[in-house]
Amino acid sequence: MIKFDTEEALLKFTENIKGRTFKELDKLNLLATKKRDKGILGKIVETGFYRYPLNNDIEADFSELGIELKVSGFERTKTGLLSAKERISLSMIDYHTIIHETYEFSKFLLKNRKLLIIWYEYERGKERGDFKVWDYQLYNMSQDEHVIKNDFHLIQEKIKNGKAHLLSEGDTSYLGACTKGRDGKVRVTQPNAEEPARPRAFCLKNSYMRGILRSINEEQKTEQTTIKTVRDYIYKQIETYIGMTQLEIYEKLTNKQMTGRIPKNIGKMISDQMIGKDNELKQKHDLFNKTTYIIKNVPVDEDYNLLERLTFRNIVQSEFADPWDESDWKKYFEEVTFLLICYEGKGKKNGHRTLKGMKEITFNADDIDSFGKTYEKIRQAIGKKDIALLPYPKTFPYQKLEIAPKGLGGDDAYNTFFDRDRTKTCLMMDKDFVRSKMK
DNA sequence: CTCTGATCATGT
DNA sequence: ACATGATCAGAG
Repeated sequence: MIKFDTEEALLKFTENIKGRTFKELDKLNLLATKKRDKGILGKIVETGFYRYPLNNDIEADFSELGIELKVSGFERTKTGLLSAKERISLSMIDYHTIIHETYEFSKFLLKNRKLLIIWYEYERGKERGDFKVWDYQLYNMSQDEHVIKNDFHLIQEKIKNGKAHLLSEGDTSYLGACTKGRDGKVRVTQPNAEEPARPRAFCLKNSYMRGILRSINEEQKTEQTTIKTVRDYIYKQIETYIGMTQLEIYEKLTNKQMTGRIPKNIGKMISDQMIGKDNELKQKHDLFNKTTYIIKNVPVDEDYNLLERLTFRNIVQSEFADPWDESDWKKYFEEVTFLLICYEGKGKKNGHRTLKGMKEITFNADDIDSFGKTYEKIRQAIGKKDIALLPYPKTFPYQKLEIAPKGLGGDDAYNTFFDRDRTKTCLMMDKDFVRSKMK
């Protein structure tokens, strides 16, 4: 077993792992003996490369240096970008003890302040032993401390309030509370409520990991700002306009009068200026770098009930080649947070609704499953070349996502569905469902 | 009313 | 020239 006296020594040694496959590293032949072990790649690196004995100790892997080893996969997207394969799981959350811990001394931080992340490339269809390590990275949690600390406290508060069973990964920005256990049926007790809760562990969320991965060659910089959540950030941008109509805001922002017909996307024109365009958000604030945020503008009534469905971009048939579990749409919905800029004005014309506030929504496993049904119906329709099989509204119980037309005047959208790989249709999301997701 | 197929100004 | 983000408007 190798001891490292300094970080530099550890990193220098780790440099040699680049380019190695797990087969080459697997000195104890774990690939053959522990076929079903999900953590096997990590164990191979620990035992085969660093020559540590197998351990499940609470102490950090490189305890002298306070560094925990994590072996994590990435994929290359079609456009060549890197994307983290999974979230990184940290320590289990003990519902009974966490309520007495402070962040600074919590078990969570004790073990996870610094992570040595070994990045290997995951390739579908390839044997695990053939996956290759491409790079490594010493990640220091303090680089995003203010956000992570805030996330920690959000999770802790929920448990204190007897709501451990209501925890969800969507509650937080970077640090999540992800479910654990062999299947979805396992339950444990919680301190301040009778309700049993699913066991959970802290994790660094997938979208955050992607941000970490892409920053691999960038200098670490520490945030100075006091803004802790995207919610805070957006709210600061829109605050001064609350109560004004869309037209008033547009005119104030652009110093131009809106003449002629009011564009249907006036809300987006405003939010592009007030907050930034979706693909500019990354540059506006580091928070946007590590999670996918999409801003949507929606009309609501006085109780925030949506007046319209959420619409998405035009779909193309080739997007539906992969089964749901491997699809880009699934990844998108798992990862994305929608920021809904709400304009109140039931019965009012477009342009004359007033800015009311902002809501955030994310999707849980049930939602994702339901979206999958919609997705698979589109695949069936494509496979059988039968538009009758498309997921029109209300084609199955509790449907949350539906297909809808989206074209120019005169398009007979559904009937041109198979014409070429460009459809005049899109997905729309049920408004009552969206309302139920707002916090 | 609400639902759902149809439509449009703008951005790229 | 067409997709996007969103609303419109007729049907029921």
